[in-house]
Amino acid sequence: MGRKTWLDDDGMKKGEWTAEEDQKLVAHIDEHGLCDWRSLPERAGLQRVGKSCRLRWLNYLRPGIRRGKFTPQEEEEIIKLHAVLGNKWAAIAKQMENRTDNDIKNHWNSCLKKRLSRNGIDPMTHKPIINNLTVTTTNEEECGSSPTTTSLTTESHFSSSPSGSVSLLNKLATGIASRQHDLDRIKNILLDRKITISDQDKEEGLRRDQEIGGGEEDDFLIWDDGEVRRYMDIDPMEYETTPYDSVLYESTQILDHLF
DNA sequence: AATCATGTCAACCGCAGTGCG
DNA sequence: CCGCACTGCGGTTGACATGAT
Repeated sequence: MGRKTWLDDDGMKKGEWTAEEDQKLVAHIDEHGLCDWRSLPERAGLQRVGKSCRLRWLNYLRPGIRRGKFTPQEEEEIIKLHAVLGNKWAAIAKQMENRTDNDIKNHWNSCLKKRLSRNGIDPMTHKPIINNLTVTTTNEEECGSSPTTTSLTTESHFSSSPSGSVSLLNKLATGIASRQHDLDRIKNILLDRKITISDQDKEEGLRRDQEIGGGEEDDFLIWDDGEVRRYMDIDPMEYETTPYDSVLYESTQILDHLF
């Protein structure tokens, strides 16, 4: 795997490393140790930039690196560490047994993040997504501490085919995030409590009210598709493909400024 | 068997932090 | 204090592998 090799404007080789290049790099570091990545390529007889050499060494050639499949124990550890450290891959890697930050990052992005989502866990906050959708806004510094939360009542957005309030929120969020609608218009929508509730949402709301013992402070904000389209002229194809979390995140940021 | 979608992972890019003259 | 060089980090890309249709 990897990228094909090519030469950049300065005549430096880029892309996949050959076995010969690996051998040259290892031999040079064995002999001279690690010092000054910038001048290393020339001294080692490599037509590479120092940055590329460093990356190759740290992520692949360095002794003791553990490669291949992650064990369930390792995965569990990554999840735990990520809950505390956030996307600080280098910090997470330091706590792991000879895994590189790149490896951990790749595994998280390609596998663990999706797995958590499937299991109803928000991969960013590590909090369970329950019926009451918790829209969480966090920044890196706050990771691991209590995040700022804004609650919008809806069903879990992880359902395979969002419907009712979920798709509605999706549409609204998309409209806001894409700046298609001026803020006054959006504000009007949010302040208008004229609600059209689907049967599914009625049941959901009823069930929630029973669970939490009444919902006076927890009014449902639900519109149906027609209601939203009238306000926002949203193309359904567009919102269907929008990554929900990022849209929602940005939407809540904007809403924070609004109210 | 062919095509398309999704997953994997090595490597690149851009930026922030740090040290030094 | 400022600017430059260097390092390290996190996000992203791109090519191949694998699975689904």
